[in-house]
Amino acid sequence: MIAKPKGTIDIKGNDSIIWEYVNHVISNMMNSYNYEFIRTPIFEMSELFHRSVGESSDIVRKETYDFKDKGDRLITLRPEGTAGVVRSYIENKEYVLPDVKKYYYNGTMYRYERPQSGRLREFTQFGVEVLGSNDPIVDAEVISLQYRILESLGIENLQININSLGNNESRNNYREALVNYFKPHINELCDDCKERIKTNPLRILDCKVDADSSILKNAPKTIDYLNSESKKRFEEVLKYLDYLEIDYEVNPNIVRGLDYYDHTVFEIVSLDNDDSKNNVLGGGGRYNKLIKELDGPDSYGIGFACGIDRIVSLLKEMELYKNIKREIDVYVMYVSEEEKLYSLNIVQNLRLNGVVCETDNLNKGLKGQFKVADRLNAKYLIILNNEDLQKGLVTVKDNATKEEEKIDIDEITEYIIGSL
RNA sequence: GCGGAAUUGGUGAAGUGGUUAACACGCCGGAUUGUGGCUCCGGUAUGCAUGGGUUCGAUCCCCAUAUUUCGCCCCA
Repeated sequence: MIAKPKGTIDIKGNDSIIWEYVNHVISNMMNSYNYEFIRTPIFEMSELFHRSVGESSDIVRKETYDFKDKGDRLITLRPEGTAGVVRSYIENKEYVLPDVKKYYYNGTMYRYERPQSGRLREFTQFGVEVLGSNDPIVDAEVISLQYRILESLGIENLQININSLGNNESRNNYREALVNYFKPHINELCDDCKERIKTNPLRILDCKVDADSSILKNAPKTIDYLNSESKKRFEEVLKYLDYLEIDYEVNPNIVRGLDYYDHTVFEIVSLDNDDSKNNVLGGGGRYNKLIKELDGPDSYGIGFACGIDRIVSLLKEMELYKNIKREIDVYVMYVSEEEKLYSLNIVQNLRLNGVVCETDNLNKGLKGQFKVADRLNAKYLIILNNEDLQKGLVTVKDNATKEEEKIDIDEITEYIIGSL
């Protein structure tokens, strides 16, 4: 037997109902906010991710699915959504138009990781990228959109953790200050932090081991290293969020792992989730440098991404979603060949009128068909028998009350629609 | 990349170094001649993740591998 590859899942049964619902909510909300669906390739040239996500990030260092195709091209399965969207924006020269481009995506991502709770090798993210504007109103819209989608799925106690890294200069100054600050104390920090000071010093700030140490608590804060313009910009973002009535907390330790971020960075967490490690449902930030770095014009971008797998597993724990079941409206039962022909017609008619309908596909006896109908959670049963059919009648049974009624065969679709 | 735990039918699982691997649910068939769900009867793993080893004998002990799961790193 061939099993599925490590770190992958089959989404089926009741789970797939929740997935379909989540996708439905996402696309509706995206539509209201006027975001255009974009579908970029699942694989891209490897160089794209090396240049965008950054060599220092673990995503590129050890987590990408890389391979050479038959034409000797270095290909990588996408580990995140932003790079592909930005690539497309540049490649298609969307920036020549004076408009802001607002994209949303929803698709599978691939990271070669050790699977564990809330973490898969193939997982699904949805997210947005807004390209071509640096106005803080866009930051606020992106953050609030993420918040409102999760909220409308019924997730409660959401909180945005937000921070600003400032522009390139602020970010570099801060990075330098951090390194200078930590260097004399490095032996007091954990082994991972000793490594981080070389690769990504900002990450020391959210180290779990040293979280309570006074060294970390007294570390320089990003906010203090913002130049006045960056600071003003950040304050505007916060002001707009206030007007949108979005709960946020300014958290100077939010740094995000991807190299391309500047200015606004944020994460969204569900405070209800017991599993504090996986309570980060999504995150994002502004990436004004990235477009130029990928050979585009000097432009602006901001986006967020959310993990649908994590959202669905959170939803599954909620009362609201616990009793979700796949069910059908009508099950049509027959035994003889002649009845079968009638069934064919009745079923098709119901289906074309939007009634979720099933009939016997296994040539079972009547008893077996009752069992199948129950397993499918059918609301109504239509039972065909030759005697009634000759009089133009069919039996309809309400499977909840067990009441039966004989209905004219020409009015059956109408009758069912009226009863549902 | 590093560390811990686990792996027995469709499902939940019990179990033992020695002939037929409990029990329950589910499923299939029958009692019930074309209106079921209750009840009763019968059937449902030629095999205990895979490959080696120890042993007269291994599902059970040992090793390796795979997968699952929980952590670290990192991230959604």
